[in-house]
Formats: sequence, structure tokens, C-alpha cells
Amino acid sequence: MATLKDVAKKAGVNISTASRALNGGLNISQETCDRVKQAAEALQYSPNLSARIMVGKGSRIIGCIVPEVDSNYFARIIFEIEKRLQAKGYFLMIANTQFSGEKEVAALNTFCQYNVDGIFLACTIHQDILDKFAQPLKDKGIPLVLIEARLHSNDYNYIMVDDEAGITHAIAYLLERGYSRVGFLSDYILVDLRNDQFVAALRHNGLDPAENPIYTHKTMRFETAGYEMMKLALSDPNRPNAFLAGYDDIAIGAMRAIDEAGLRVPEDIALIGNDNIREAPFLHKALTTLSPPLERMAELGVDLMISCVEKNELSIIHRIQLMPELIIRETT
Amino acid sequence: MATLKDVAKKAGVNISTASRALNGGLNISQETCDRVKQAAEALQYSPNLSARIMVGKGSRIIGCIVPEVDSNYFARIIFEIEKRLQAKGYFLMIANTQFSGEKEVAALNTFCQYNVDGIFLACTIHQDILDKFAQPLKDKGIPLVLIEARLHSNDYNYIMVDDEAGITHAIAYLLERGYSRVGFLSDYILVDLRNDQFVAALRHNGLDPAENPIYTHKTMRFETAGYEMMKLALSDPNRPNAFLAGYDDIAIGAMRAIDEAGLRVPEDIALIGNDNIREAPFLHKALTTLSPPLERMAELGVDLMISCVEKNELSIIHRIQLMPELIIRETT
DNA sequence: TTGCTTCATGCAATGGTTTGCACAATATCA
DNA sequence: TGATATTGTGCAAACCATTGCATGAAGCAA
Repeated sequence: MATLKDVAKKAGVNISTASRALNGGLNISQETCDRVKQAAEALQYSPNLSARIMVGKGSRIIGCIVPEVDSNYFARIIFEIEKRLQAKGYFLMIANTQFSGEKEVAALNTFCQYNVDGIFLACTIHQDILDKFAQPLKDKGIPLVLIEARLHSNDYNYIMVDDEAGITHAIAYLLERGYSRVGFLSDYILVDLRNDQFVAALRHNGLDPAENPIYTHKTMRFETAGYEMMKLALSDPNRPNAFLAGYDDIAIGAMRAIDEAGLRVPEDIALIGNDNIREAPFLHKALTTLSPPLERMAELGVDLMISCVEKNELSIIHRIQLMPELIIRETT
Repeated sequence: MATLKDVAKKAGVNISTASRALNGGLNISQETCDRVKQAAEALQYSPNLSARIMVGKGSRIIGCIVPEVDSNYFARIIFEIEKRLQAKGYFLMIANTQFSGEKEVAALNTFCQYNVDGIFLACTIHQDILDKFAQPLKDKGIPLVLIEARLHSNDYNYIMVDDEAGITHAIAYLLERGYSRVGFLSDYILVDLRNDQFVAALRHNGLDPAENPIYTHKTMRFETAGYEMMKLALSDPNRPNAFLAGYDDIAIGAMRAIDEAGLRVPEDIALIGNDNIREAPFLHKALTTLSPPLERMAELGVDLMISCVEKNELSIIHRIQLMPELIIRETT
């Protein structure tokens, strides 16, 4: 690989002159500048990023840590974030943690050591752990923006969906449609947080948590979890007539169980998902679901990140919550 | 951030001694070693990766470039690859290209400049372009392993699914089940390659390409493409009675169109997908599909990558093709 | 012509880590 | 005791790009 030294030699100038010519520095004669650029071109020179980072220049790389790249939610967030970062000349690198707190911490460390300019984090670890491992980032001046978290702290930038408001809205809609009792098909991951949100949403609608059950299932495969939870629910003659699923994939599994039991959606049972995955409109019954405003989130997230990186505004913390939209289709 | 210098000072030794103590170098007294490690711990020292890379040590980071992180196929490949890399002490960084050749090249460059130890590439660009941009990798000694490509070159390591054999098998199965004509619901991305494979598969089964049509649709949304292609197919009274879809999501869209037309799967029309996505068994009709052997691919891919990285075996090129498995469910 | 500014370029330090070589101290053997 | 290994530690160079400062040349006004 050609280095700046090689370019300088070929152009017959000093290394520093070559550096300035390539970086559009001041006080360079047009002629020299051209000569250096030509030499760089001929040698296929590309600067050594590590060296550049060492002298304190940014890497123009932003890290993004997510628990599951193929979660429809995160995949779309990644897509939207990347599109915008690219437009601003940044490169997005992704780390996948598979819901492991250890991997999450490792990713945080690696990105930090690797001198990324900023980190988006979908955080699944508890706050005290995050506090500990986010410290080196602060020391190094690397901004952190949370795009998911089980915490509601004032110490971190975050841009999140207001799930509680979304669920509240969804329950209100179900009641309005004449359904009387709502079950919650929860997940195993953010189970504590999600369940709290559901209970709060019930209360907002004047419903009794004792009458509107929460189902959980200990598997990471959402479809299986949904299927099993619904089978369990259906075995209870006193079951709710409407269900909210923590994710669309849970609803897909649930729908299959309803089908197999010979029941009809939405006549016998209503179903609302959460995510608005790409497949949602194409399922056997097009799924009614809560759709998070991912584009807007990505837009705000990137703006926030860039301003932190470029203006070095680490002291001001921004917290933004956005409402999901209820998309009504055939399952309610 | 604490540097090695700080650690050395705190431990009362020279920087080089500190370095050796931390890296398990030879000729270090136990006492000094402990003292240095203690100091490092106390200062929360973590080495500056850029500096380490500068002196020619690897980064222990492997890059992975995929066209779409949320493609079920790539998401699972990423999952499997990462699991194995992690076990060997490597960290996986992902770049998403959204099927853009430009982004693919940019990712290749960025990873190269960033001094990753190796790159997995799901390649959508043409070979001449790849040849050009893979050159710096060769110069730097960064191994490249293709996990998808439209080329069949001897110049690159690759580990791929033998799609042609899979499709051939699927068609044979359809014929055996009594279906007489097979349509192909193609995609817009690798359309040329895929179509060739389909035609070859028809020939292997003694079928005439003129009688077994290929459908295409210019959209990246597979479900929409599948829906539209099937609607078009159904409008033709002389249509095939079985269909092969380029991806499961295409089959999902197609199934919806069949449903809406009042036709039944598999009685009126058979459908085989390609991917075996998580949702496949839970759809209205559990989808018969070709399932790529992702675990085995990841295993072989990582072994190959590691041997290239650690033994610096860049000269020997490995090319591996694996058969997908036909998973028979309810749509055939 | 002198003194000053402006412009182009080069010199050298900087960043943090690794490592070959040199040196010193200790241990081993004849 | 003297010669020779062995072991622990330090010195300094190397990796590569950036940048403040210095140097030299040219331009310009008085």
C-alpha cells in the first residue's frame, strides 16, 4: 500500500506539503497541488485511517449496536439511519448482540477502542451496567444515542417510541370496536418493561389488570412464542376476545394457533401486532398493528448524533419520544 | 483515557515492560507482571487499537458486507458467523449496502482502510469491478471470502449455496407430486443469474423453458413483487399449476394473491419458497421451501477466514458449494 | 534600497503501541 | 574465581498522517 511518503516522493515534495495538498490545506500552489494529486492517483493512495485517528482526526465512522439485525424494527432503523449518515459523509458499522448483555458491552468497548465518532445503542442492559461501560466513551468524547432502552434516565440521549401511548391507543380502539377484554402476548426480552406499559395502558382505559391477562413464553423465537401463548389462552374458556402482541411475529404465531383451533379473526378474536413488518399486509389476514415512526426517529437520531460529533456538544442531553401509528387492517 | 504510559508510570516500569507484561511477553518477572496488571486494572486501561494496528498487529476485527441486513438469509448467516468468530476471539462488524454497488465498494474501502483482519462479502457487483476494488485488499494481505456472488471465478474464496441443484430438486419434487408446469417468480436483484439457474434446472428435468415461464417485477419489496407477479400469472388461463419463488417473501405475496382470487393452495396451485424464513411454518399455509445450510456455511466460512488470517494463507483459493434442503410443508 | 508582508514549502514533534537490541543483574558451571 | 548462560528491564526506532513553527523567496510600499 502506498503511503503519503510515497506520494510525496513521487511528486517531489515534502510529506507535509503532500498532506496539505490532499486535504485542501492553505498556502499550496496550484501547480504543486495538482502534481501531488496526480501522484496520489497514480499510486492509488488511500490514507491510513489508524494514523489519521492517532493524530486526533475523527474516523467518520458511526457504530450502531443492536440486539438482532434481522428484527424488522432494527433492520429498518439501520436502513434509515444509514441513509442519512451516508448523506453526511459518515459510514455506519453495525454490531449484533443477539440480546446478550456481554456482547453489548463488548461491542461498546470495541467501538470505543476502534475510535468511532459516535455510537447508536439499542440498549438491553440495565442502567448501572451501562453507566459503568459508557464512562470510557464520555472520557474519549464519543457521543452515545440510545434508540431503545429499559431505562428512563436523564443521563443519556435517547430517541424512542412511546410504547405506552401506543398500547393505550390500541386498547382504546379495541374497546371502541366492541371488544371487552384484552390479553397481552408479551415477549421474553423486555418483559418487565413491556408488561408495566401494558398495565399502565389498561389503567388509562379504565380496565382492571386482573381481568386482562398477560401471557409470556420463554423463547427467543417470537412466532413459536406467539403460537404457544395463544394455544394456552384458547384453552381457557374465560379468555379475552382481543389480543395485543408485543411484536408482529408473535401475532403471526398466534394467528396460526387461532386458525388451527377453527376460530376466526377478527370475528371471534381480534389481534393487534406491534412493528408493522413488511409482511404484515400480505399475511392470511392482513395484520392490524402499531407502526413506529422509524423514519422520523432516524432523522432525529442522526441529526442529534451529528451535532454531538461535530459541535462536540456532549453536555446537553436530548430525550425524544415519538408516538407509533395504529394501522388498521383485517385482524380487528 | 489511560495510556500504556500511564500504566507504566503507575507500576514504576518502562513502557516496553508494561507492554510485555500485558501481552504475556517473555522474560517478565511474575512480580512485575502482577504490578503492571494491577495498575492497568486500576486505571481502566484499554489499549488504543489504532496504535496497535499501526505497528502491524491485527485488529481482530472481521468485516461483513451484506446487501440487506434484514434479509432473513443474511441475518441468519451473520448470526451464525458471528457466533463462531466470537468463540475464536474475533469481533464482527457489519456493513449494509442496500443492494447498491457503490455502497459495496465504499464498504470494501472503509473496511480496508480501517484495517480489519478479513472480510466476508456478499457480492452483488460484477467481477471486473470487484477485481479492481479487491486489489488493495490483496496488497494489504486482507483475506476475502465471498458468501454470495454472481460470478464463478477461480480468483476468490467462496462458500455458496448450490441454488441450481436446489431448484432442480424442487422441480423434480413438483413433477413427482403430479404438477406439470412450473413458473418462476424471480426477483429484481440477481435476476440474470437466477433465471439462468431456473432454465438450467428445467432442462435437468426435461422441461421446456418456453412452456414454463419466468415472471419478474421491478421492486425491491419482495412481498409486493410476489403479489403482483402472481396476479399477472393468474390472469393467464394457460398458467402453470406450480410456482417456485426466488425468496420466501415473494411466496408470501403470491399466496395472498392466490387467496384473493379464491383459489386454494396446494390443490389448485403449488408454491415453493426459497430461504426457510422463521415465519415460514406459521403462515396461513406453512410454506414448502428450500432451506440453505447456513450453519454449515458459516462454519466453513469462519474456518476458512481464520486460517487465512492466522496462517496468512492468501494464495490458496477455496471454493465450496453446498446443497439447500427441500423442506416440505403445506403448500405443495 | 530597506523593511515589511504574503506565500510556498520544509522540519520536526506528536499520538500510543510493539519489538529488536543492548545492558545489567543474577544464576550456573567448570 | 572466572567465564558463560539466563533473565529482567530499558532504550529507541518504527508505523503514518497532521500541524505549529521556521525558513526562504518573492512582492510591494516608502
